[in-house]
Amino acid sequence: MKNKQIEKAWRGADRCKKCAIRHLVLFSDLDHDDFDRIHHPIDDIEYQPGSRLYHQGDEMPFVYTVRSGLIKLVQRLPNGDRRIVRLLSQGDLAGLESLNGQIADHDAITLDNVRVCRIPRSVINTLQRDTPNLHAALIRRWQKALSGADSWITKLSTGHARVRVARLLLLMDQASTDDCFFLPTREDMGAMLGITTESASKATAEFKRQGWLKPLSQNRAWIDADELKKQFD
Amino acid sequence: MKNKQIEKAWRGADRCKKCAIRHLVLFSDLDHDDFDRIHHPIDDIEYQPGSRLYHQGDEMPFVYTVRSGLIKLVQRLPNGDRRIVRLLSQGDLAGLESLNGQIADHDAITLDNVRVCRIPRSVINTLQRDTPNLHAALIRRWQKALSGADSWITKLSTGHARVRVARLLLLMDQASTDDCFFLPTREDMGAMLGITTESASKATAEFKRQGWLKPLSQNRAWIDADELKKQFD
DNA sequence: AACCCGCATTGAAATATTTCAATCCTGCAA
DNA sequence: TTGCAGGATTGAAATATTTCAATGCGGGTT
Repeated sequence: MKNKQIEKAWRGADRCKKCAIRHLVLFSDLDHDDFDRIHHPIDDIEYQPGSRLYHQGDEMPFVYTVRSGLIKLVQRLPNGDRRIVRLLSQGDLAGLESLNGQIADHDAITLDNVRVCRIPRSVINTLQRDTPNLHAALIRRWQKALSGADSWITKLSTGHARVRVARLLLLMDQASTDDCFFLPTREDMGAMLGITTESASKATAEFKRQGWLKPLSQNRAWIDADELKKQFD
Repeated sequence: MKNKQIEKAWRGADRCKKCAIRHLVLFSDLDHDDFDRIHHPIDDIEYQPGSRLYHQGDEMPFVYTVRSGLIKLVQRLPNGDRRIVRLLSQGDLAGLESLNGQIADHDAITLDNVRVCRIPRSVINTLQRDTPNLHAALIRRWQKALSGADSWITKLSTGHARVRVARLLLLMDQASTDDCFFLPTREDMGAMLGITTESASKATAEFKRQGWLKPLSQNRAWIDADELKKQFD
């Protein structure tokens, strides 16, 4: 099993002060002084594709902020069906439920190379007492996660298979800063859209034939967003 | 249009101190003194079935806590498709997004008779500065809304139409304190489950024929939960 | 270069859902 | 009581999706 963390280099809150994407991550609004209150280790960890940050049902001692890469949150039904309920990318929080002392609602699994900050729950709780700004940041994250969940339902669980795939591609294209984006496996597409792997494949293949989707190297791809929108919006 | 508020009787925070379901609503953890800081009117409002608390796209000066009844949150796609993304019941918060100054993400429409407390945004923001307990309460609500959204996806947007209807009935049965529960219209069922009105009707009708679902007076119904679970879990 | 492996693609038959139109109920109003 | 209106139900044909099995393809290995 090579799906494990490969790096655990930087420790401590000093790094946070200098973090290049601090404005995107949880501590954006903290004062410089606030960082000095952090005494527990905040680790910067890198995961290989397919790694698992935590399992559904686990106790959660950590919260994770995504620095780069994509993470899928997978939920299992008692009957064994799996469904991807959200994707997390730069700036998103994984393991929000830990802050209420709850067990994990999902499996959190990396799609590509992922770098996260792993923050002990105690750090958040301690800071929370003293820094109202952290509250605000937290609530923004929560709100973002929630509206993400809502639009997942309306956009990705509604309409014909072809439409859902188109919406997913458009969504992933938008989310990417690049002009290309990470193209999930057909199996993951199916789990996101509530359709079978084969249906996802058929739609994807048709888009390729039409020239609306062009796979690039590795798992990345480009889409003709305008054309896809025209066809399926 | 008789779908409008019919009562606006109680005003002010004094009522909150004595609220019978205070432990369920937003202000559960406030000190007795905290209430004295509330100077803006908190109104206790009752709505008829089918009333609209706010529209998707509206500015949101208020947050609502549900005292009784059911509210559907409906999201529209650009192409006009509608999807119910969540149901709110006693203790839930509607209009969470207002706390970040955002516009409404949904139409909020009552299903049956609904009573809410309407809280001006300014009240929350003022209290927030001084009372950490309110933060905790808010975050619990957010978390609850979020895990509700996730299980909506996995349970209600996955599997065959009959399975989804069964899960919806089980969910509504569980949520009810009573031994019967509010049975939505087939149209609303469809909008919740991502299927057509007719498909919802066909499944519902079959459950009735099997004796697993018994409609009672009005819009209420009883289910044989064990049997439904055995069949569809 | 030949081979494998894991995913992607494709086709055809079996199912499931949607569509559309007709009919049935039930509660309410006259 | 009768009639009406709005929702619920039903059936049959048209579509769409799933299922299952076969085949293709590309990257990495020997």
